[in-house]
Amino acid sequence: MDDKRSDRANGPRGSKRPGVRAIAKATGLSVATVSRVLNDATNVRADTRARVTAAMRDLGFRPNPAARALSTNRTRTIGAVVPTLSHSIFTRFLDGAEQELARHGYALVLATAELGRAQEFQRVKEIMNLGVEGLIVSGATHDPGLLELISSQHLPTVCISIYQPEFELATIGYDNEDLAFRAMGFLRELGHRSIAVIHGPQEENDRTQLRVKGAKRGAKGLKPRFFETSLDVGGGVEATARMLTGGQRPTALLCVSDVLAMGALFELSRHGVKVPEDVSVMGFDDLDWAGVSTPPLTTIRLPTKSMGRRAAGALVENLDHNKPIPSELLDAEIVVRESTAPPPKGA
Amino acid sequence: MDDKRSDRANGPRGSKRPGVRAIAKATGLSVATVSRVLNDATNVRADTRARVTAAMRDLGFRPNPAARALSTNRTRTIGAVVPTLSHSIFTRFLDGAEQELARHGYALVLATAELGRAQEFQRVKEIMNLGVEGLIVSGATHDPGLLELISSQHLPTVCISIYQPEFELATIGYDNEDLAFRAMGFLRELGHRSIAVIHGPQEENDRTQLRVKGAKRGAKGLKPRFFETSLDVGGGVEATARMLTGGQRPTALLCVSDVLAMGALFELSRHGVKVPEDVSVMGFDDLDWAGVSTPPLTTIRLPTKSMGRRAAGALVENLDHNKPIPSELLDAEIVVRESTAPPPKGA
DNA sequence: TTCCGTGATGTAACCCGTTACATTCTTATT
DNA sequence: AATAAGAATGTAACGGGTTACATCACGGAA
Repeated sequence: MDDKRSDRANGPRGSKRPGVRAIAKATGLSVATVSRVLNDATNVRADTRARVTAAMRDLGFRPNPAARALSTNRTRTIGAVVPTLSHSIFTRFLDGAEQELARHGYALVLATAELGRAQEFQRVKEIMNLGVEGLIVSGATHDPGLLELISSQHLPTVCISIYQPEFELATIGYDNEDLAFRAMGFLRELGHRSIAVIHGPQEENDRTQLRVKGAKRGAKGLKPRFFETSLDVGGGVEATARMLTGGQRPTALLCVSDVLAMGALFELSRHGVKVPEDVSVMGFDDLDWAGVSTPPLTTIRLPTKSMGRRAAGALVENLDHNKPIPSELLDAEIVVRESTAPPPKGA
Repeated sequence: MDDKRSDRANGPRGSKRPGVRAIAKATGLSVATVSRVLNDATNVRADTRARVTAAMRDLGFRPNPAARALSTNRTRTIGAVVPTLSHSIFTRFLDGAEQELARHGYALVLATAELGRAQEFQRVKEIMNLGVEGLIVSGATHDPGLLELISSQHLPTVCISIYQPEFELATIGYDNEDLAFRAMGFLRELGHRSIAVIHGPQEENDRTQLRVKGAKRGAKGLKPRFFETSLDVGGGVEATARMLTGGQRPTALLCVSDVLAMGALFELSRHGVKVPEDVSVMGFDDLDWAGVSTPPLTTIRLPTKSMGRRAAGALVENLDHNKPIPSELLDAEIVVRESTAPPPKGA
């Protein structure tokens, strides 16, 4: 690691950046007073305060965040580790989290771990070494070392996208299994008896696992066919193609993620299969386009953005007011649109 | 601001977290040696190093990042401010940036500014107060105060999504205007004479402005109709609906962003308008679904993810090796797929 | 006029990892 | 065996904002 201290931090003419002591000297006051102004303490005379702020402006003073962090032991940063930024389900969540954190003067440090839990562990270590005061991770399956590290460091943490009150960390999310169960029930009640389920990779992804499990349970007597594929639009296309060529065509397609449903819509349209006349399609997530696709997609609305807000809010409450972090079950609902209908008469 | 120093940072029994001095005492060595081990300097005897690492493990030592940052004057964090996280164009970029930063041991501090340049300015100030060593912002239209602040603080910065070598800050992006120009040329060469352009809000968005400008120029003699709408799938739907009802139907539709094109595809399909037989559709971005939609979308492939990598890489080079940050023009290309064809004979 | 109380301000220690410089220990050379 | 050269280790200052505690100024009460 090279270490040529550049002059990055220095002002013109090589003069050091002004610190509280420089301001103190310039105003003839003491560093304590300067610091008090900086933290807008009340016990500073108005004119003194004015003198100080003027000097700060003139000298271009910016408080050194590292020094502050060192003495207050606070960094006002929260870390989030998500599997990837290429699924809007995570970015929508991050959007909410970031907004909430910003509202309370915290910043979000972001890391991605596309390679599974080992990398996740690694990335968490990295951002902990950066001094985050709280952590947001997704799901509940993690490297054991990670859980140990979190608890040994007493790092306030919330797991999102999942609700599991008995878990050792707080979880804020929805009941993936139950939702898939209900989705299946919805299709059954419409009259469907032959149903296909398309889902992403189950390995290392507890959300997918739970959804598949819920769909299985929700099938009751029926024997749905399951298609595993990659979790992107292309995967939806591919799985749908497989479904169309193999065996008898189901009358309903439950895509356990909207991106897969989008692929399904495209592929079905490509083959001239009418939705919902020939086959019903149901998604999961309610991404922003789901209401305007052709046909509009019946799906499950997940409160992703507000999940981000809640997770962030819970951490802030913990850090600022020592409140415990509660697990929270967010409710999601089936949004019925036009992509689902009773099965065709012939079927 | 409340300040009850919680025991968050303390270990069991209220004992303070061990620092280098604790390790030094435990091993009978000096803090310098401990520090050397911490920064894996070479001049430490193997057995000494082992003794130190053992003690660090036993005592659960974690170096305090703030203290390190204070003495090295390095935080190893880079800030990024994007307008929103709900457009994959930005998240794809962030994905690339984050990966590259992680590769070099930097972390990404993320802020969003959905409310335009004033908020952007605010958010930049916030993350600067957190000690970021570099900054990534999008586009080149910013609050004047922001530019001043950046230059007065000598903060290495790159503007992305745009290429403007004469700009005071480094820009890494593509030539939005030229690309739109070329897209228009592509449609003209296919034989289209009646073209509609759908675009997002121009206000405060230089990328959109440039694309519209390029499309205008590229139209040559033709008089394309322009439809402004919100920058999301619903906007594409809405604008397409407007286009279909108003006046004579164009033979080609240039959507200056793929999300708009997606809305267009949906809406056209809803009205039974065949793509490309009745009307050609062209997008801009090449989002992940563009290759598998029905029909697959002709679009302009923007190297968004590698743009993120380049921007991050340039900052790292600057910080680690004092290299200047060059502006960089990334090349994008038209990806011809099935959504475009010559206009129907009758037209 | 003297004394107390309150609010404003000052002094100096502290947070903790880093590093310039000093010192001590090895090992090689003659 | 003596000494130089180099490697390993130690000492102490430093970075910059915060804060416990000390001090001081001023107004009111006795």
